[in-house]
Amino acid sequence: MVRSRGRPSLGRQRIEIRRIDNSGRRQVTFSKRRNGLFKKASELSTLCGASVAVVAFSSAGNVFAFGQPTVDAVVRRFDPLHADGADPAPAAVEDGGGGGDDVVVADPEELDALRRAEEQTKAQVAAEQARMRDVGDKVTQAMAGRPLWWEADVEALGEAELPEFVRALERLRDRVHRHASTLASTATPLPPPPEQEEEVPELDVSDYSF
Amino acid sequence: MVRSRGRPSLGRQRIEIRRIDNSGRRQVTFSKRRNGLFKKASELSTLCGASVAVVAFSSAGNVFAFGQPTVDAVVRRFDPLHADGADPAPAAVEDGGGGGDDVVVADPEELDALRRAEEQTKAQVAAEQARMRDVGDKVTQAMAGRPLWWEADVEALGEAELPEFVRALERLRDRVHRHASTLASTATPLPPPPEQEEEVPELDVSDYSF
DNA sequence: GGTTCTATTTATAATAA
DNA sequence: TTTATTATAAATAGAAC
Repeated sequence: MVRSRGRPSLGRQRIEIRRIDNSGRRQVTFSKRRNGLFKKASELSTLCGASVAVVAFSSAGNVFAFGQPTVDAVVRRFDPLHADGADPAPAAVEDGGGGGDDVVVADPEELDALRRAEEQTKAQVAAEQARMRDVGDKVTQAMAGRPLWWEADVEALGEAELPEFVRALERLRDRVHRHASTLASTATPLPPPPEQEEEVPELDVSDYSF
Repeated sequence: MVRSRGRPSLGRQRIEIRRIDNSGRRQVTFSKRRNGLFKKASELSTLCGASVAVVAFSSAGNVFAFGQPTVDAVVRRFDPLHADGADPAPAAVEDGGGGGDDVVVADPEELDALRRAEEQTKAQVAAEQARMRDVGDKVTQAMAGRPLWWEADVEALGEAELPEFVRALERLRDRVHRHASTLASTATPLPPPPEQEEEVPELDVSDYSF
């Protein structure tokens, strides 16, 4: 009925991961992706026998949640994560993706047990650090041999460090360009046979402008 | 080698959504899907300006979490009473279907102090171990006295590594953006008026588009 | 515990109800 | 605010490091 004759739809279009301005589209997307997220969580739980909890507040303020076995059970198990303030954890670290996650919950009851557990963990850390210190320059050596040593833990950076980090990246970007130029002018055979136009750069300096 | 010449891979195969028996495959799947889940949560948050928290315990007992702005903030908002530690009225919610409303199911028999203490202690240990793993070399590296760990030695990279390095940088750039967003949205101390739709970040993400 | 590489299976952006 | 339709963009099962 009146499909004009062209394709009935352009199909899924690629979108940038940034706040959707259009209120209507944003709402529809939230509804769809929320269901998708819950489905994924459910599958992860079933497939891997994991306990998973997901809680989401829409910008409108509505709550939606999924939990296996229940949101509360999972949250409760996670909550005691951080002890008091007597001895603050080394640093709030990241694990997921873009979001941060650090908690500060006090519970006078189990302070002793927690403190003991923490002591144990800290001792472990200290020992590890001491060991690394002893290794000395070997550390640098090992780092250089690491496959992806440049995968920085961005989330560990705070607001104060981010700007500096960005500037460092810019310098890095420039050096990459220069180095790419050098390699390009030197000319060398190409090992991997490209098949698609998707990625697989061929050492063209223009390919390194990110 | 022995690629015979046929397809290098059968590609993704359809699987049933039920516990994966093979321990190895289950672990790999957990790792992959956990990352996928966090990514989805991050995107939902960014695209729709939603607050999302995801907590997952692997069958091995390791914890993994993602939160926007933080797991704790979302959880607290989800279950305010729990934060006070005053009255237990936990909610096992499961919405996302029809109504588009919120549900609350109470569980009267769940405040066993002793048992909770044990749970907490175990979770504490598990969480610390997970954290240790995540921070990994980053910590020891920092302790080894390396202020500018991100100053990569580009010249050390060869033609074969450069493309990979560039892709890594692109991923890094994206993470920086997401982190900047996180910091921006986290800039607010505490939201007194829990009703709004527009945000007013003090940290402009556009400052980090290099 | 994680990552890389393909070939497929899924999730969805656009639209219209 | 959730759902049905398409045509594509993404996620990921398997296998191997």
